[in-house]
Amino acid sequence: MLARVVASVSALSAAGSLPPSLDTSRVVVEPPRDASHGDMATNAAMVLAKDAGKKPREVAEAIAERLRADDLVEKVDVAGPGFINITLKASAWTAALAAAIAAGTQYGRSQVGQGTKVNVEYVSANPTGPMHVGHCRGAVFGDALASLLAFVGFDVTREYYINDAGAQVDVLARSAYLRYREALGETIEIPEGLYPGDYLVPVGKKLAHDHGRTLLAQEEAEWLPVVRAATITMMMAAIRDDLAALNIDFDVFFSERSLIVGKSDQVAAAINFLRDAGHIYEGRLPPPKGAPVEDYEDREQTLFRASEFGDDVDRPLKKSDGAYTYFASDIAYHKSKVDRGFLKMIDVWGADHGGYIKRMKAAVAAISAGRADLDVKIVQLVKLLRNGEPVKMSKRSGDFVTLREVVDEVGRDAVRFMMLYRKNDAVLDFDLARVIEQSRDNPVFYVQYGHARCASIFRNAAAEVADLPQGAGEEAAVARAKFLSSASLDLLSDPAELSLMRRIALYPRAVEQAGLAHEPHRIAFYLYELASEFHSLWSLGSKEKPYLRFIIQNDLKITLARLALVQGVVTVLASGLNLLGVGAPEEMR
RNA sequence: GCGCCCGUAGCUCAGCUGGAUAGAGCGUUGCCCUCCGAAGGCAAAGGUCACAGGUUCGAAUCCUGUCGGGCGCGCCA
Repeated sequence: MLARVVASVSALSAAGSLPPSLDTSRVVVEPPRDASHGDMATNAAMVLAKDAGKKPREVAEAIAERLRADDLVEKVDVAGPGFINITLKASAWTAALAAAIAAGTQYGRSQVGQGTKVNVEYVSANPTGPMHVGHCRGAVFGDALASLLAFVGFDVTREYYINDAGAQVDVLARSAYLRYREALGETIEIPEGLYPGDYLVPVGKKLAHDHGRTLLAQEEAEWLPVVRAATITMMMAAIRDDLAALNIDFDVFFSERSLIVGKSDQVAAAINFLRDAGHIYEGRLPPPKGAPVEDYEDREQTLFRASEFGDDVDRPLKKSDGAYTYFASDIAYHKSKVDRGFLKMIDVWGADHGGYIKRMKAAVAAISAGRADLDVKIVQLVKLLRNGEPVKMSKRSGDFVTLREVVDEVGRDAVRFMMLYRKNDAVLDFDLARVIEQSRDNPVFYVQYGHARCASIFRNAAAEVADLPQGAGEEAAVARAKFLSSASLDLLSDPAELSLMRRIALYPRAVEQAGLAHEPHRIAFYLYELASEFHSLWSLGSKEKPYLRFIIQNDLKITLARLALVQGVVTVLASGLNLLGVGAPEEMR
């Protein structure tokens, strides 16, 4: 529709009614909030009036006149300060429904991404233990965002950064070594500062099985790399298992250690690269403000000029012992992304990393000479509740609610949907009792029920339409879509039906905007609204207006048309749920 | 002290990147079950969009300041 409005403007320019080459980039055509303002509204006249040197309403009338000639347009009104309200013919909506049914699982797919490579990095939990609930939100968010971006035409790589190089993995290795000695019969005591969790017991056993007693005789310098590598491998396997419970997988697991071992030190290379570009210097920083730092020592250090790229201060790259800072390897890591051809990167981080955004963006700008774009999505805290009461975590150190426990209790679908039913930067209350309730208060249930109810309608229709293809799965859906493609959609004329068709027609737009804004929650809300409208029509037929039932005995034509509408609903519900990674059930149990 | 995020109905939150009379759910109140799924539906009440300025045809949305809440604040990861 936007194209048509712009075309009208161009036509008017050509005809001399408007000045040539107006800037139409700010022209927006969108469905108005208030349905009484028609199906589409555009601000074109108000945006263009100034440049055109005319009154908005004058411009509006001229454009409106053009639009009235369009064959999809029922009527055009000019309202308020110069809005152009466009009411489309019912045929526009039935055409949209037919297109949705025909497209099936492809409905809503877009090419706005133009195949641009984008790297989505999420989870990246340290491989020092199993996943806990805190990781859950970022995992689901990143996964859904990646799916969404792929669906709108980006070339997406899902990536997990394994922090396997810092001091914490050495601590992990020492902890595992104790469990190894335990497995060989020693009585052990876990000192303060090591990981006490039971999850390392099987790791110790595995080490004992693989190495026998040979590691006992070795010096730490000798056994540590061996134990560390084995433990990290096992921890990552456990993490992948946990993620699999949420249906989350990655294209790339990128090891931090791989940056500094092997053929070349890529961290040094990245620093040299920045030094050559003039972004590195040796200098001093002012002491940190706020909470005093115990062993603060004013010293000369290697600094990155982050402040020249929008950060507050310059950032150190080397610790006092000469080792790289975490930030330094992060620079090298992001340089690797740029070198691998990603000019669009999205990092999903927890709320406690908020203070890190500016420096990382600064680094990416410096590393890519401004060519690459990094968007950091912060996922806020999840407050775990049960019936409104906070879930108590055990006070014993090292104990936490694991991701697996939550998924086992309420199911993958509930976890995924609820994690996405909120903006990523808002704190989320997750109530274990409420998310499995079967009621309207629970959006997961409500949306899935919508899908199940569609399936139920198809099953019930068998009595009236004997040859309607039955069954679940894509094959059945395609067969049904084909069967229903000849339905007389013009019989769908009730306001409730038109409204539902309109909602279906808006799906591609919702998907595209959610993708470009990096906001998967919009899909969740869209689905809730679609389900709500569908349930509403269903009960309308059930009660006040029996003639609106989907299945009308002895009237095949209207039944087929209604079934086609249901097919449109089920197509979009299935597509949207699939984007979110949530199941679309055939029936509720 | 500085930086980032947040402040919308009694509660939990949307608000389509600046549009028209700010929307849902819960809760409250009132209706609707002989009958295809009441695990539901319909309707009403409920708002100085924290506050004060500014930008413009037009602001919950953008800018500045104030107040309130959360997170972070050399070498931890």
